[in-house]
Amino acid sequence: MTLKELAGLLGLSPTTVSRALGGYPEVSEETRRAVREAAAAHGYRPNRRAAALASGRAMAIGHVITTSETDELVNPVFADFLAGAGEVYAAAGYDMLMSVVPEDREDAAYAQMISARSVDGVILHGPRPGDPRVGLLQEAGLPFVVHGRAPETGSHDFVDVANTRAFRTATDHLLDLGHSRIALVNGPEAFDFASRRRRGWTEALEARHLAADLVRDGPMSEGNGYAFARQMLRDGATAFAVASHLMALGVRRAVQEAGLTLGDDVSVVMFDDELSYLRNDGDPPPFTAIRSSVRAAGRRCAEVLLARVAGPDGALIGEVWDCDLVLGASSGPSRNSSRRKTSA
Amino acid sequence: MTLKELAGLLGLSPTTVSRALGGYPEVSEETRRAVREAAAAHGYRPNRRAAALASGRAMAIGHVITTSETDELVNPVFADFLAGAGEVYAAAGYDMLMSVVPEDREDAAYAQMISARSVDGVILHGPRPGDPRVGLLQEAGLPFVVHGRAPETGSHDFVDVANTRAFRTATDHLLDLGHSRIALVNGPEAFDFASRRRRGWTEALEARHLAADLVRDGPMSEGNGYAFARQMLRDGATAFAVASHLMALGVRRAVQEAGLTLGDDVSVVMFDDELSYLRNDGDPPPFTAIRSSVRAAGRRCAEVLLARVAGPDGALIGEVWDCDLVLGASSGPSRNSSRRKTSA
DNA sequence: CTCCTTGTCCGAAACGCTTTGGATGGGCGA
DNA sequence: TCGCCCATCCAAAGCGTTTCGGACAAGGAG
Repeated sequence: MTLKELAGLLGLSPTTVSRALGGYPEVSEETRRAVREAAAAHGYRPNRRAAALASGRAMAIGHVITTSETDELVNPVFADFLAGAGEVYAAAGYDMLMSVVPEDREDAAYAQMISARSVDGVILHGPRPGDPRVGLLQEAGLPFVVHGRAPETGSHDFVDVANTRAFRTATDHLLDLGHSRIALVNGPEAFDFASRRRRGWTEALEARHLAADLVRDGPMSEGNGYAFARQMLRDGATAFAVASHLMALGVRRAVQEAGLTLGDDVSVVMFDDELSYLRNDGDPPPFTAIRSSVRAAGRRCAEVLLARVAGPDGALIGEVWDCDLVLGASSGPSRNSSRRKTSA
Repeated sequence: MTLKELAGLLGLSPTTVSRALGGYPEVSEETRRAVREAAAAHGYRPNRRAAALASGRAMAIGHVITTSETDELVNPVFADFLAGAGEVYAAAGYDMLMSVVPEDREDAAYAQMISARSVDGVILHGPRPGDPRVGLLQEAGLPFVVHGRAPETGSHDFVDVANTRAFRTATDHLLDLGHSRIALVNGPEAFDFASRRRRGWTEALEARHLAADLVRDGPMSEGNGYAFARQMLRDGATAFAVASHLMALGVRRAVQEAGLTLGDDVSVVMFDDELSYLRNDGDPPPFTAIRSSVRAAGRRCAEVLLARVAGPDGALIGEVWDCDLVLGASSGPSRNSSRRKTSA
């Protein structure tokens, strides 16, 4: 069933039918109703490919996700991010076009999306310093929003979480509990977000004239959480600021294996991406956490992008989202502090 | 830069240029080379929207993924599955169109994809008994492949893992180690794969005239793994067959909290979806596991679907993939068996 | 030398929609 | 009554490809 056929059935021109369905004003309400009914009755749905070609709008947003053998970090975040963005697209009638490529062909994937004109806009994940993709997109004039931040952010829209402040808060919380040997179990510091987290942790420690020396970073796996914590416990750590839920599970294992009790002998605060499959619920939740919703970030990125697609000349949007500290069972007053404070 | 412009530049007709680029035989090698060079020089890329409209092929495959608040199972599997499928699409020049919708609008999303003709084929996840989506797709004549199995499989292509056999193998392994109180920590049994896993576990136990009574099922979270195992340890379980890595982490925590040693006092075999961010490596790996690659499943589904898109009338493909048992540190000879065997 | 292939290439018609630029007729003010 | 405006509708021209049906010359068979 095509638009032309439907028009024939109704004794109208394709023009009028198209306008009636598209919500344009130059159609009488009566006609519009008749058209809508006929369309529903015959199960007519506009062919998006044709509409895209004629209108110049693809009604689709592109996402490039990379599959890397070594980097265990990206995947889990993507699922929830895409879920959030997808909700927004669906509500606005947009499709989501994904390009899944190995890391080394990422830039080519963006180039392809741009020149094939198969999307109206793009979301760019995890920008690197001096990212070539940004240049590509700006040259092509294709709207885009960056999820995360590169050092030179300023020429484009972006949405990010306040990583520095989050880890400042987490570390301050542990300091307030009386801890002084606070370790940082971090994600790979080549990533912007990880370096910001380290900065927050460092700031908090230095503000109290403590050394920021207990730190390890690497792919955010349970195994790394375990391995890092195990070593750091030997080095005298009594508290941990941890970059992800998965790593926190590893830290907990190390703590338990050492015969210590979480929230009593050792405190842990983790950054919680609130991945839906790794939820950290309960009352109190098992882990004290800095909560950030990747899903909400996905939603917000999509909203900003769609606004940019609708009106490319609006003011630049750069949002940095704060996160809340949610107290859980994994953090408590330092043992050392109560003992030593009296003796010191 | 359009095809027509490029043709003008070369002094050729659009027809010839299109054919030269498309690899059709009725173009001389000399012309073809000239066209290719000019296209590269001017950075020409065909407009996919126009090509799709003219050729009737969208060069895109649709995936519907659901975002459910309660179901914690689907998400993590999707990420890796999509990565696998995406590789295949990219290699074949196909795009991946995703529709992310709440569970209750899933069927509508399929209907939309079908009637908007924006894709050449669809992958259908986790079919339910008497799934309406199957009917929709068959009526519309849109090629599709099912990932997983519904009870009435037989009228369409599908790719699945041998869940029953996997858990039969896992349970047999534990039995061979001398365990007799073997618990099953399962995913929600409303899902086909979970009910098949239970069947495998049951078969193994009944073959040795043991009661298949130690079983709990629910969303595959770490918390559930912990809660289930904690209870089952009290009920006398000395070994566990576990439905996912995440649940296995929970089981391990329960075991450690009970002051027991994994692989010594208690044995665990888990089903490992090999999600890239939850990798289970090491030598020996920490967990004995039945290994199945979701990524490979994604790849295979995509291959089968593309074949079906190319030739809709080929023989039906139904593949059930076997999984290997990979020995790790979490399983070992039963203590009870060595003690009791001599006394019994 | 004619006729039929074969190898290359071209013109023009789709594909199904959007959109521009009228056309038509009724209602209004003067 | 005339002229103008507005509401409503339509015809036709694209959008950038693919593809069907030739056209034309060169070469081989008869």
